[in-house]
Amino acid sequence: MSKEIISSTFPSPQHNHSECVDAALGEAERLCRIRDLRLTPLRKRVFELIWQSHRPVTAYELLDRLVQDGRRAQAPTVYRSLEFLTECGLVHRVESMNAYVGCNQPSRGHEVGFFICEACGDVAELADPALSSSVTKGAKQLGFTVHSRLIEVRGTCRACTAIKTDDPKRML
Amino acid sequence: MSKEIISSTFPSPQHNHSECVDAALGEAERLCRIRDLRLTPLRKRVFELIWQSHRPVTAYELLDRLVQDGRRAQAPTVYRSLEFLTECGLVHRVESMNAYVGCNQPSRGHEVGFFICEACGDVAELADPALSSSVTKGAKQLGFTVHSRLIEVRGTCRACTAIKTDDPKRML
DNA sequence: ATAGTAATGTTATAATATAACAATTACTTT
DNA sequence: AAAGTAATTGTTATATTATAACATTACTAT
Repeated sequence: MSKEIISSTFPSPQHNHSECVDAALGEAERLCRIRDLRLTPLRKRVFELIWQSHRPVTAYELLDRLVQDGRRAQAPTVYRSLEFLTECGLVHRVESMNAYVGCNQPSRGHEVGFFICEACGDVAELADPALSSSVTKGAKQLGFTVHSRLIEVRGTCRACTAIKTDDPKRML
Repeated sequence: MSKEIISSTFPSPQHNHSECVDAALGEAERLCRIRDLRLTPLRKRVFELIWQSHRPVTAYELLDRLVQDGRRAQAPTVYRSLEFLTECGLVHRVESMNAYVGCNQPSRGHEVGFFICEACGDVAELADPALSSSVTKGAKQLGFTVHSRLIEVRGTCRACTAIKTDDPKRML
């Protein structure tokens, strides 16, 4: 079995987002069951809130929403949930934004890169072995042993490019 | 002329660091002269402080040192100098550390990746066209237009690997 | 039921970063 | 040299992001 490029692609503007949420939640519950991790109501709620969009969300935005829920949450509540979720691989931290986004393929390895659309804010995740191996090659030149990689690419996604170029076929 | 891999490599533990500082300062002054940018005493001092090592330094560490110098500096002083220096390309921000490190090749483009040694904290910069093009290829799959790339790799540099493996030839 | 562990609540504070406006310095034009 | 302008720096205040420390609650296994 050859190595595979796994990409979350950008969601189309018309996609049915509740399907994303359902899939993510189902997968999270399955993973936590298998690994004997505790997806408590709080953690689950934070996870749902993160999945309300494909845009990274900050800890304090999450906190606001928890408070709107009626919880008496404080910053540590959120950060602890985020720590749990990122350690499980259910959520990724986007370093260049101090923000968090749901992971699309939590059961796979996490040699991923993020593609962040500066127009709509959505993020796509790409696990491309070629990319990883380029990093490894660079490391080899330096005699450097790689522990982890962080790749965050900024630009414009297909849909937003289409809008900017006034493609008459596209409606948003 | 073919594209070239430009790497700062990790400094050897024995290297004469004042040569690094002198080279960086000379280059900075040259660049600012050419581009008609103002490397004021404050900016120059911040630049020197950043170059006191190959480890990224935080804004508040710089602030402390400015105060030790006898200046009555405040946070905005530092952040403004950092903004100037990063915009010129004389300094890079390491996103995963909220810290700043001197650029080794400020007159070149900045499609660089950082290799951060978790043992000694030193950072090497690598401008590898293969790495950039992997990112571009990934982007193409997504229909994504790249504006900028952020690559930060964590691991262990050659010297620190040697120490850990108890290479008897190495002394630090 | 109870001891032990994990999770969450709570308070306080640390660390990182910027906004807004004042004062100073440097650069131009005369 | 003086006046006018723009750039830089000073200063105060505050926003944003994150964690430490300890109390309480909930779950787990005997």
